[in-house]
Amino acid sequence: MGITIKDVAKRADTSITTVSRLMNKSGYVSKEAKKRIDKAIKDLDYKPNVMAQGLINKSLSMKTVGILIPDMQNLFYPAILTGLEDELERHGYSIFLCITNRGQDMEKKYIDTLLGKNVDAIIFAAACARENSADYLVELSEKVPALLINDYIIGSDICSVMADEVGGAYKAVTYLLGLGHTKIGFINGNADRTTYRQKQEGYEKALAVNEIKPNNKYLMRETPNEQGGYKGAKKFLALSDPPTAIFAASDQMAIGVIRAVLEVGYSIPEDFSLIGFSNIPLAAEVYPQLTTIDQFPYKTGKLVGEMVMKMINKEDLTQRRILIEPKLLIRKTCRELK
Amino acid sequence: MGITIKDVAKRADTSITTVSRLMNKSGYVSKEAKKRIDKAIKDLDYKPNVMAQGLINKSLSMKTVGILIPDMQNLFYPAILTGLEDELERHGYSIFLCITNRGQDMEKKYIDTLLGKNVDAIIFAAACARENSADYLVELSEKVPALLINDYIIGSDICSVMADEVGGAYKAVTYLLGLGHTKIGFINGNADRTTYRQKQEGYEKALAVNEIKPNNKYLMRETPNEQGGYKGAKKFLALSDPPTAIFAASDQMAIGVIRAVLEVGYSIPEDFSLIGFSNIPLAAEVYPQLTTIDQFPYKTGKLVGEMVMKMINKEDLTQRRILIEPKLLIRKTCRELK
DNA sequence: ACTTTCTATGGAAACGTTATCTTATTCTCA
DNA sequence: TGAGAATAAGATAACGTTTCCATAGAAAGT
Repeated sequence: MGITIKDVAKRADTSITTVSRLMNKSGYVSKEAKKRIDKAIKDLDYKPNVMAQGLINKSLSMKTVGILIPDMQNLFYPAILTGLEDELERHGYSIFLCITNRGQDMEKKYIDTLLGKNVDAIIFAAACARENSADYLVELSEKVPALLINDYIIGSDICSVMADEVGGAYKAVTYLLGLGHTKIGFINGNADRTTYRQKQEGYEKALAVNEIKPNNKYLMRETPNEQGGYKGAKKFLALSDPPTAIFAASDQMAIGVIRAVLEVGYSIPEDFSLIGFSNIPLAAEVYPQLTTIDQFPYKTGKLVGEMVMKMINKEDLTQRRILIEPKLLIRKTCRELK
Repeated sequence: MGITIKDVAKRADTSITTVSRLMNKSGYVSKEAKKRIDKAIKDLDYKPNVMAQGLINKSLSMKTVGILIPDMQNLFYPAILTGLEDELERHGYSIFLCITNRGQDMEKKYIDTLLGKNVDAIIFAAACARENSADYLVELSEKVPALLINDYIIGSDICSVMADEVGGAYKAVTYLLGLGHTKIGFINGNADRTTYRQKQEGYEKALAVNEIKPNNKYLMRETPNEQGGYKGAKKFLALSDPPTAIFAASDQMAIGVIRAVLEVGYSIPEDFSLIGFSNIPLAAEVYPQLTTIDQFPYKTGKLVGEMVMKMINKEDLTQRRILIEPKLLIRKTCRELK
């Protein structure tokens, strides 16, 4: 069936050792032998068996990294993936895609699968590293290069690339405040994820700096997708004293907010100001074009790729945690409060 | 470092052979031995080495399939990927993700990489199989199971899962026609891709049945994303006699249309009816909720997964081409023309 | 009671590669 | 003109599995 190194050796009238030596450029091979072997390889279209290579030399790279992503419906991840793939492809590395949204145990199962397939590194996208798996992750990171996106584990030095979400949320709310809004509704995600806890922190900090007391009725916790945004906005709209501006914890939530608001006949930004978070590619394309906090998802993916390559090649990391400074991106969903 | 079957055998006080037998449920193993081995496996957290397994089972299976996707910004693909991953994961298979949008040669390069990594099958998402690579694909499909999503190669029997796009487009336009629209603008993608050629065919067929001559000024060719939709709609809007309804070749184009129309102060569906194509998850979440042709992207991915598993396991395929019947999904962007 | 068949087990060969040893020839330079 | 490098190449032992073969006691059929 398959052409083996044995066939090549026989055809080139030499030993498998010599062929192997040539393939790996280890040790001496004469010019004549090289010529014969090269020809045989070409003639037979010989491709070394990766399994056998991986078996003998456990350190031999499959040139593959695995990435765990909670949910492809969250458009932050396709954007990350694009950046990551761009970078890894340059180095000849491939990506194993794992979607973990089907519960806790899935995560461990995927990690086992990846480990069994000898990946060179494992990347965890935000929300994959839950509280209860922190210890496991630390342990894992000793076996194989591991990297977190938009998350970190307290008290460990696991590598990560993350946006300064506290700062980002702070910028968003401060911008709204600067436009004269004081009743700022915040539709956040579940507090057990680092990203949402941090946004909360930034939100509260910005209010505190402006001496505004956070009001519980202006805080909603919803699933971090369009439906969550829609639901949260509906609740705000039902309030006797609704907020004049809404900060959504993700662009997709903001898109849900847009629908909720426009459906009942209000306008954005005339009646409500709205700001999202992340700057997924879609944010610039919906109506009205979404003012948001640019978290540079593509760049994040790219940086993750660079970092993971350094880890694989055991190069020195100048920093084990890269913090991306998010930027306010003003489009068309906010306006000054009269 | 790694726990091997040898360690398990030693700890369970039995032979390698017996452990292997238990793992593969081949041959006899006594209740007592099973108990001891199970415990040892658990205690040691033993994971069989895929390399060694792959080496001996000359199938060389890495339990991996590669998928080539032109562009992660096209939200049809994340949806497909979700369905595909759901199905493959059940069988313990992983996905190599390749994004090919960086030009022609990329495709071949990726295929070589995948082949070198011993994938069990290769899946091509629409638009990866260009005219000029048809021969190459046919040749490839003899070496490794290959499957096309939403595309096919004329005169070959390469497996594929595709929506009946002619029928889908026909339904869309017929629906618009039924609402009384006769001036139907069509924003299509590039004709060198099968999907767009077929939509064109359905569009023309529906017009023909209703004895309407296709009018070139109502046909735009744009890039198949929001910006393309936006541009196309702008051009329609600039016409002295603009269409009353717009059929966008993808939901994302339709989202661009929404922005173009709403930005200049018109309403949907009051001033323009709009229908999209695919029913990406987002379609139900934008304002106004998009009437579209449901192409069942998740189900497509799932079916692709099932089919590819059958191909890998060399099971009989009841059909080499699965045709998905798209369905009109009425939401809120179309209304009757007065 | 004596062959079959079933149950249960372990030894050893094989898979395709690389690494370690060993051997043999040819240079190099005191 | 030797002694030690440098060059060249092969035999063989790993790597961790599965599969084939051999063995043997127990159950079952005659």
